[in-house]
Amino acid sequence: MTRATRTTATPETRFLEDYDPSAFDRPSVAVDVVLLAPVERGLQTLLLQRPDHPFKGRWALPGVIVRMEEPLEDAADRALGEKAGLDGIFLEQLYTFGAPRRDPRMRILSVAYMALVDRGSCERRRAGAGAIGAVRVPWHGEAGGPVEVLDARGTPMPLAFDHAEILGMAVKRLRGKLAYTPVGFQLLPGSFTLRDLQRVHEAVLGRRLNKDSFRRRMLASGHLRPTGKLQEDVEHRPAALYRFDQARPSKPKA
Amino acid sequence: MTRATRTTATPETRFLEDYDPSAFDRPSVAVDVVLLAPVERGLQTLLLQRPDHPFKGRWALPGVIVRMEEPLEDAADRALGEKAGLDGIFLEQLYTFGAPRRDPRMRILSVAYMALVDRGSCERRRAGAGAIGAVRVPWHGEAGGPVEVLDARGTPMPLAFDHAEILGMAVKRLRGKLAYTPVGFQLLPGSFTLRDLQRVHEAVLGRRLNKDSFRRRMLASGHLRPTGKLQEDVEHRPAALYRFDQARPSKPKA
DNA sequence: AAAATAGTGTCTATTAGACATTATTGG
DNA sequence: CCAATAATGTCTAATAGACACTATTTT
Repeated sequence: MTRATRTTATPETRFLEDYDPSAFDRPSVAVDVVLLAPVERGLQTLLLQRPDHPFKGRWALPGVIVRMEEPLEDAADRALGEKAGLDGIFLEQLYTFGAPRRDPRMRILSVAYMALVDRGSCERRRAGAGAIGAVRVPWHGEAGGPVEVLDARGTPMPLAFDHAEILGMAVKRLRGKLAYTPVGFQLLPGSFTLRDLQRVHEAVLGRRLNKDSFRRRMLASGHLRPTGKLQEDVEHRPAALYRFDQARPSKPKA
Repeated sequence: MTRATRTTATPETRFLEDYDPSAFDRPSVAVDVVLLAPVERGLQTLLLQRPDHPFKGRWALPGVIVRMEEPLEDAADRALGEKAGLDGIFLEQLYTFGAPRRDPRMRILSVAYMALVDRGSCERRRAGAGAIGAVRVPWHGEAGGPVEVLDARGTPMPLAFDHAEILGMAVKRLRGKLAYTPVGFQLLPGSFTLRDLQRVHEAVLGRRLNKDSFRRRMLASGHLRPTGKLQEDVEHRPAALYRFDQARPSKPKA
């Protein structure tokens, strides 16, 4: 199917209810990616400084324009590959931001994706690709709203477009999913201790969790498979290492 | 800002990282709306029969092409207004469907919205506007996947495009949100009994709920304000009527 | 009084939080 | 042995499900 006839009248006659998109102006469609990784007591994200107008000098999420034959998730993959040298990362569609004036130049829809990686992978990204900032969440629980990002010195990194909203939506969604899906494991390397897992949950939720109850809950979830190995090079009793087990072979409810 | 220069070279020079959408072909952007209302022991939805190719004769969600200056949610509102004569309805963005070949004619992204109404409002829509079908969910819990729709005689209504997936996503999302947000009240008229509310929850979740525990949970939620009135014209003891109370003046956690 | 549903009280099982105790490693 | 953290056991509070019972309306 060629699309060369766009500037001429369409050959078919259609009913009113039918789509005839060639008769309309169209917004552009971009995909922007919120890359999140745990750090200390919170989350960090990848931002690129805009070299040009609009929002010159401000920080923006890595994004690309969606190609005509490209699935949305492939575009998100490509954004991470081109802008950060990261591949094969867990992605989930977040929300579509479509306010007519969100870009002052022209209308561009942004289909936002959330990408989750462990801290090591995030910091081993391609050299020179953007900058990592620490996410500061000015609200509690799942209230939602824009967030701030601070650089390594604690200086705010002003964000471009509505990207503070998009980032806020990612944090809100991640907090919500943490309780009832195994999404937290995407923020950890292949093997980890229960303490690591708890630190990740605390980083996402922005609050301390009860250790005992957390351990029980995680072990009962059926998502933890013991590797049989222990931590090494720690100056105290080493903890058991676990792997994420998607299979969920938990109790057959009998 | 005119877009008449699309077929000629763009006048500005930009950095590689910068968007230059006028240099790309663009997908069209539609908004499709999943209207849901409770019915008997399940959910019903509004569908329009396609009068023309592609998917001629199949049933489709009400949708419109997004106008150049129109916010996405306004487009969803417009779809409901134009196709069903319904106005001012609760809307929530669901997901964006963007597979390149989801429409065989050309690439059209669909930003899907979920619209929730009470049964009466749904059935009082503008006469002749589409048809109401009963949603049959072939999976349990929040497993997700496509759903089927049956007409009044129980005959399947074959769906167009990926609309069975979109509908399935709406049911899945609604089930998920029911537990921890007050979204269920959108499926009820202004005043209702606890039994009505329980029937709605059971219709959405597709399973029976414990009466006592449900009552306790709802009353403790802080979202129910007694009207002081009772049911009328019922052939048994009338139940107390409540209204939805967004304010949530619940316990100050002391 | 009978039928039907509304609404309350109480017991039990499950789960989360709190706290104490024991275990295992390095220095 | 000491310091540090891992891992386990037990008690308690909160909550959901189950069940029995009482209350209020129409016929």
